[in-house]
Amino acid sequence: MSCSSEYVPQLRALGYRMTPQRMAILHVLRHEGTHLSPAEVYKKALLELPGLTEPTVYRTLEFLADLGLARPAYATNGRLTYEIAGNDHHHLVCKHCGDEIEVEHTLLESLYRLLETTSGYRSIGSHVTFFGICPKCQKN
Amino acid sequence: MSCSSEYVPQLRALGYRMTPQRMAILHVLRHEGTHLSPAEVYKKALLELPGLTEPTVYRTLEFLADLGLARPAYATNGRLTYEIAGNDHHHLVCKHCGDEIEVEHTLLESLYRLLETTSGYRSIGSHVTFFGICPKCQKN
DNA sequence: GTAGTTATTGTAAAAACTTGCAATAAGGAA
DNA sequence: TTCCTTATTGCAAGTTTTTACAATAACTAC
Repeated sequence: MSCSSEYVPQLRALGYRMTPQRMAILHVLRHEGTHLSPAEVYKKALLELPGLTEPTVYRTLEFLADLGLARPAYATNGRLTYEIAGNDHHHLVCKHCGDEIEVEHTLLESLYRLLETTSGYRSIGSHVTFFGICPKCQKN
Repeated sequence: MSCSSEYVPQLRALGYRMTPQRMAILHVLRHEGTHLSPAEVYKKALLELPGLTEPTVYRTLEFLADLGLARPAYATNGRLTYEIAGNDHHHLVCKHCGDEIEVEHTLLESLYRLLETTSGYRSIGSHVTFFGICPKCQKN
């Protein structure tokens, strides 16, 4: 239960509070690792914290994403999913079968630099999902 | 009204049909140019074609996107929007004020090549939205 | 500890989006 | 033209996501 308390100082420093709801949701994200839909997070977190509601899950996931603790990503069906922020990577999803692989962030870094210098924008770097056809589907 | 009939052959060739609904929606997309939410498309297309329904708008937008005639893009609020497919470009959206600029596709091409060779995936290239902080917001 | 401030939650309802299925109508063939 | 096939639509209901606001509880200061 207290395994996510390491986030407390980070929240406090920004004027936010740690709550059982945030603990439970962070715990689910950390435990699962992969992309989770809000509904999946809700279902799993509800087991740890009966009484938790869906609006709280949606708000908390967005909150965690704003803080950079969770990373949002769009699934093949266009729906938003989340995963715990860890090693910085992106995704490449197969348009046919939905299989996905991770894309190292370093591959994108020079592109971001280029965009920054040509556009004047700063802090470019949010999570990006690419779509393509995976090797398996290329044979079918 | 017939200004979108140029799409007819392309639909036919794939076994699809041109309908007044698709005409109206294509017309709205072409006339507006910028990103439109499904609700906005519905409101505008309804004026051209009374009786049009929302499910049809959602289905048609997805259909046009699948065919490459419309390009989906995620707005700052995470909601899906569409624009008519024309010159191939991407978007860079300011996380603060929502302002956006276009990013030439050519900037991404070498990245796509790299992804293809390292991942084995093919046909990488769907539309990507980047987020950053625009020059104006950097001063505030 | 107790009290005060206010971030956060739950509730209830609305808005946005999706789905199944029967009815319609687009396009091909006679 | 008329008939036939089936892609596409509208309807109705469902699911997902968001919002407003009053109640709660996390943290601070005393």
